[in-house]
Amino acid sequence: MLQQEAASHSLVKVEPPNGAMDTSTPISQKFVAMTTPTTNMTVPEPMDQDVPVTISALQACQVQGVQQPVVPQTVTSQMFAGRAVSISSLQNPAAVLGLPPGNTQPVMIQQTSSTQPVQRRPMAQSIVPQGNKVIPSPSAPGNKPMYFTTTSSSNKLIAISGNSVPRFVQSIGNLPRFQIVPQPRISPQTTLRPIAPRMATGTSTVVRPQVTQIQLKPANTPRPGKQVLPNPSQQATGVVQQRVLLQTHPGSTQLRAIAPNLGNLPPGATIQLPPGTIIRDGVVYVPQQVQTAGATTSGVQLSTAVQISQTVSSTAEPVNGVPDPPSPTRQRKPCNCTKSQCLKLYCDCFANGEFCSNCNCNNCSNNIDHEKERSKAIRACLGRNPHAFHPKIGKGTGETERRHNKGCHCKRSGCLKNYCECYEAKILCTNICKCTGCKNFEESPERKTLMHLADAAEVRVQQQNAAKTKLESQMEDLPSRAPILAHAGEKLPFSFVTLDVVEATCRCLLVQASAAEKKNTSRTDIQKLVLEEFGNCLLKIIHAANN
DNA sequence: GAGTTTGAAACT
DNA sequence: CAGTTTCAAACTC
Repeated sequence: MLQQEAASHSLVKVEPPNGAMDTSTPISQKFVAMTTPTTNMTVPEPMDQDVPVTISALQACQVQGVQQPVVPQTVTSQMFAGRAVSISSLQNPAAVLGLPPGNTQPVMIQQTSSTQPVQRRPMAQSIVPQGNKVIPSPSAPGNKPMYFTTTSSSNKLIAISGNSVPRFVQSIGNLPRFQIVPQPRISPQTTLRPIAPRMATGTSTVVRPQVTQIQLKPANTPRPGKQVLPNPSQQATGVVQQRVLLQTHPGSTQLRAIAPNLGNLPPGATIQLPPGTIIRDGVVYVPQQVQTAGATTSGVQLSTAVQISQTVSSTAEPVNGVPDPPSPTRQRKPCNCTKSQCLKLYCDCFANGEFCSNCNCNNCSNNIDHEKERSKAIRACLGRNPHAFHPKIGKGTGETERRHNKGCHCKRSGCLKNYCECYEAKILCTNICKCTGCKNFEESPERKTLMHLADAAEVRVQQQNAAKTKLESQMEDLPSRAPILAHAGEKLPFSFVTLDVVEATCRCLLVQASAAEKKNTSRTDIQKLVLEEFGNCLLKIIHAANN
């Protein structure tokens, strides 16, 4: 599994935000950058110990406008290109790695903490196929292509000469800045084989846990969105679906899609994942680009999931790898969980198979930083209820298009408040429901009244919005308008009551008042005179306007 | 915004 | 499976 990560991604080590590093990874494993392929690749069988290092504490991060699926990580400092580079956040690791501008491939970051000197030594040839081609950036000395890899034993970056001939081992500190290019040796097949939860020995192991989450677009993904879409209206709003859950059964070869509705995958199915896919702790991350290309499977349409996602997110697909700005139609409802750590089905995000994002929750573990707990929680939920992540609203039989799969159990709400899951989903209660005093049936007068009220309210809102839009439009047009004639052909006031006219009118009124004051005219008479003068002014203005 | 009500989920 | 508790959302004031 980790080989896949190493083989398919640029890697640099990162310290998780909470500081909980995976201690299984040697700290001197400094590095680093591995191939981000442009072609599919085959996940190799486990090889000898000189395969790419075990990478831990991997965190997806953002590269030049690529949507970041997790919170920004904090990297302490790392030795790079012979100097210490302090990075407070990884907003732009591409700059550090020398990735070409506009790169949209995912980059994984690993923390580097060791500065121990590196000895040059010959490298075993067997490592080469696992190596990753690196060429120095134009500014770097020696523009020869280089291959590099790391080993689990030495924990050092190993650089190889350009023609793949192993040559020496080099510390990252001695490497020039480099850019990452595809590893041409990697063949275009990645397979998922369902296996028992515990790592099988000597086999290709891709899906280790029982539950595997396919996240469809971390590479240049938009924000996480709805995963389970129980009704078409939600799809119509452009809600984004990103992940599906796949389940493997111990001792079985069945790989089953749990959510959303992918149906059962045939036993023994192998799933071809697209290039750029990584798998970590049972989570499979598929880059966004793949969706447009349409991943295929050997015998199984994992691409179904991809296509589903694409269909759903079609209104909000990022362009050129740049994430879209937040869209109101795509924003899911943030949760407010306080006690569940967002790892129970109380949490809507978790229940929908989503990571929490922009939520108001406390002590949240529903994120990539707590993937182990999260996976455990998912398994626990599935243990209690194998259908826990199935959509609650399914397709009904006959004339009922949709219905609640489990039915509600309301007692006090009459199933006419949003407490009721049926009512909330805008569907009628069915005979599956065990509700008391249900009023959510076709002929219910209470329901009809409520519907009418709701319709009326909706119409009012629409009318208000339309009026508001129209007014705003008129206001925008107002300053730029030339004198406009009304229907009858006369000029409209704003075309002739100019600032000059107003000033002149005021001056006339002041003169009139001042003259009256000098004559010791009473206050009341002054007001009359001013009003008369104002009338005269208006007549003059009207007269002028009509000429 | 605080407090109450509600029903699903979790637990026993 | 039934009863109870926990939880977060919906709702009310």
